[in-house]
Amino acid sequence: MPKSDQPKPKKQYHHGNLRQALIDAGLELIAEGHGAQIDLRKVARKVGVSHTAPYRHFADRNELMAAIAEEGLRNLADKVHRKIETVPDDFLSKLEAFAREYVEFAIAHPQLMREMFSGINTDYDAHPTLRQALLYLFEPLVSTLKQSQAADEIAKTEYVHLTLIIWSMIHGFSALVVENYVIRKSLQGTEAIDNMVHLCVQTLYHGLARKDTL
Amino acid sequence: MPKSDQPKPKKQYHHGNLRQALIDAGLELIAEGHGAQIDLRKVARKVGVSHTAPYRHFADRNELMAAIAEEGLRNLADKVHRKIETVPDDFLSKLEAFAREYVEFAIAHPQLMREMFSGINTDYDAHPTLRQALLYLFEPLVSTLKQSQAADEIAKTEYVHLTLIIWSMIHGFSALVVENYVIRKSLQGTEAIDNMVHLCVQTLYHGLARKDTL
DNA sequence: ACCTGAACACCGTTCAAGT
DNA sequence: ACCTGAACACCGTTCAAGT
Repeated sequence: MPKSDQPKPKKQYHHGNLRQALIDAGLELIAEGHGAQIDLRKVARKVGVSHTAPYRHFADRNELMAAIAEEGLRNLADKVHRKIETVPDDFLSKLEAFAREYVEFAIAHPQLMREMFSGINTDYDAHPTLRQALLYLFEPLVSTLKQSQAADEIAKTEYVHLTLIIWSMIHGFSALVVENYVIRKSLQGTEAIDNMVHLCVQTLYHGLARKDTL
Repeated sequence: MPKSDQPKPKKQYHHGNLRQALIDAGLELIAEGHGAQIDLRKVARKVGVSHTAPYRHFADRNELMAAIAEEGLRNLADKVHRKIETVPDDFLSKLEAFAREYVEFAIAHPQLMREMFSGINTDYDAHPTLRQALLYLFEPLVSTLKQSQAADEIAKTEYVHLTLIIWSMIHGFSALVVENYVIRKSLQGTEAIDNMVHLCVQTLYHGLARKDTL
């Protein structure tokens, strides 16, 4: 980071929108894997402001983390949306696409994934846009679920419950790969991972495929 | 923890086995929910030693956390073992028992669960007993899996993979209930949770029930 | 051998003060 | 209105020294 080599005479940060700059810097720090934990002072340093400046834009560290998590969630959702539009319009294809994109994102951004779903401290009620980002992520899955139910392809169980079942499986697999050393090591290589994702999807598909209710 | 051949039963902490005392204190602090994050100095304070004393027994904070996680894992495994022995000897009953105990433990000890499976920093190779505790947890499930495979009840897929599929679903559901505000709030009450666990188990059961391979 | 106390380099957060 | 700098109460970790 050469400080004297500024591409443009970018105006002093003292003016630009520091809020977004802090979020971006946080995402970059997480991506660089620089340390497991992100801290306010490091983010501020990266942006080039004093370590107290963030307090003008975020009530505390948690608020900044929530904003970063939301941005991450949106990135994942965009990725899912982009992919799911390109696959054939049947439940299995959509489900598999959702699963693959989710797992791929988790593996590519383990630390971010952690932050996104370590929401013990995050009150979604206080962050309506965060909740909205979550709905946006599941929108394509919910849509294919309803379609398949109408076609008598899968169980008539409440779609919210079905979504949670699917999310549990995919999220659980992602979490174990990312968090658990044993699993992470035993599944070295994308081919082993792809195979497991396929097995999870097959289990979900056959487990949910019925004309009655679960 | 009965020590049959311990010469001196109880002395001041300055002599007793500080290692175990620190682990116990850590578990208590986590249980009390006193703050999300556990810290070394607080644990030492609770035991009544200086904040540098732990360094005689653990290389660093991570080592203490790993020891606490291991104890937690063993508690969960014991709970699972006790329960699973009391249910009928068929795959579905065993699977449901495993799932219920796992989820129940997660909800009862969210913070501990987090610590147990936030192993990004934990090198299982350096902690053989931790790995062993994990195998112990899955032993009853693996055993019923193999039995059911022999009886042509479920898919002939490698049992390690089947275990991971099941673990993913149950762990994922637990994680979402514990970590995600939206899910946590939407599943208030044990009856809603029980219902979801049942749906997850049904999906797994029907998804895995086949005579060939997945 | 096990433990303590001072010391160091960090954090998150607050507050008075600058521009 | 937005930002800075000093200040405070904390951590994790190291090290010389005590018992």
